Amino acid sequence: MDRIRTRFAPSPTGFMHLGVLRTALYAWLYAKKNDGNFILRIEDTDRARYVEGAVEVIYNTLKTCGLFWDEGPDIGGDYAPYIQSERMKSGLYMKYALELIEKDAAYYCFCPPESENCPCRDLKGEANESQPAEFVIRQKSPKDGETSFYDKIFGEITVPNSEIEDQILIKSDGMPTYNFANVIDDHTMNITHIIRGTEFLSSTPKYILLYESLGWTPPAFIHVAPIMRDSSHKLSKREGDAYFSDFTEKGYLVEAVINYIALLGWAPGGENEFFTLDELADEFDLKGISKSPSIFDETKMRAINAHYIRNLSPEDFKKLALPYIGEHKIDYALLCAALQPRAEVLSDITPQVDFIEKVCAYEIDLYNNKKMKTSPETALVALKEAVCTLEKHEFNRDSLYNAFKASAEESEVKIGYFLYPLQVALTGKQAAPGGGLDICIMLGKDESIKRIKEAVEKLS
RNA sequence: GGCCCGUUGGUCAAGCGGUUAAGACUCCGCCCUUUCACGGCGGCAACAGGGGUUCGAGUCCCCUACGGGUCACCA
Repeated sequence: MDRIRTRFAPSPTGFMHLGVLRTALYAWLYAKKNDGNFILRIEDTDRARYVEGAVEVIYNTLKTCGLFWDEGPDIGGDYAPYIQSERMKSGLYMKYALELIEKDAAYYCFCPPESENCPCRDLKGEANESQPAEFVIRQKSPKDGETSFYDKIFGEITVPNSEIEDQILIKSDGMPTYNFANVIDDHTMNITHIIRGTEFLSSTPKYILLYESLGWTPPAFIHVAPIMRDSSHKLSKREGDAYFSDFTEKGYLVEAVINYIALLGWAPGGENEFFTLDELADEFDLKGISKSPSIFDETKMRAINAHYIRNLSPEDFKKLALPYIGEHKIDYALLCAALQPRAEVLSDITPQVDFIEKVCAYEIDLYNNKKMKTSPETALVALKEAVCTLEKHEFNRDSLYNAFKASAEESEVKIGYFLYPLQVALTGKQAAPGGGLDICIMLGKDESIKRIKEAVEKLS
């Protein structure tokens, strides 16, 4: 059996849409799972839509995701070139278009765009002198009967030939259309499995007809349903985020994004839902791909991202968190340890560390806490005592904890009677990355005492 | 509109003729606890509707509804 070859054939139109990335991922996974090759091909037959730097975005995204290709424009391969505009230079597409005309499976059309009742279909042969110089080459599809093919996800699909129009193969600028170039490239590159979106499901019979006319065996088709923003709209840039870069910039981890989109439209065999790329490649199976569109849920992706963040080593987390924390005089090890379980995405960090430079502005009723049984009045007492405690005892967590604990027992209150007001005094926040004592240690003795004294003044 | 495809909790989804219809996220409750989280335990919540076939249907067939795709010299 031939080695499996899948391809990712994006158009360089700008950013990497998550849906497109997922298609690339599936193609990569299918190749790796079956010990095959993953080929990258750039489809740039539309000169008007060409975007500067877009090819680099494709390279970079694939690389950061770990989806390395075995053949491609930059690394070459046995079927080079891998950019359609380059491939066209050899006359590749025109050659096959002419072959189709030869076989009466295509014809020249001289009609202006959008004209109806084109008479060219019945004109045998080539352009003659009296015709306009501009022409296109159209596929000559049968009028009767039906065409069917087998999709590995959807099964047998049959379309009446009357629905298949004479699509353009070669445009008047001499470039092949996407559909035509696709067929020629996939065959000449020996692609065995085409993985793409369901938007191509109904045009696949046209492809089949082309393969048949050329006497080629069609590859296997695997159509994947789209990622939706809601039940009736595709995920798009129009409303909210849709590009891979949108999420990495927000502080999502690459591994988490890949893990999440792999699960959007595909279900693994077991109950586990956390996979590395390699584990995905082992698990990947076409059986798990769903036929219906999936709605993108950022809340779920956040949860997955949170799991990845929590599983980071303290060193890795610190490295990733630093840009979101900034430069401060604080115990970074303690801070990061507190932050790690509190960040679902990295950008959650920034609003949590705003108390470090200075206490956040707050109203004194923040000292009211039902559960801790505190109020501005009790806080004043507790904070005054806290200053003494900090000054009298060795400045470390255990010794201070024991001191506060002893005071609490003596006064027959919970330790929170002291520590909640301490937290408020030190941060000005109702919720902080760590309790009063933790923050105290992070900030250091002098800074803590200074802030508590300020709070005492505020309360007096 | 024609043609093609789809429809299990709010979301992702398992299921492949006989199940108390998994699991995850969300939400709620409890426990842990110096706040908030993390973690642990528990809970709410679904087979689009109608006909068949069958001893038996989420699973097979048909119809309806709803949703998506496609009908470009765009990819």
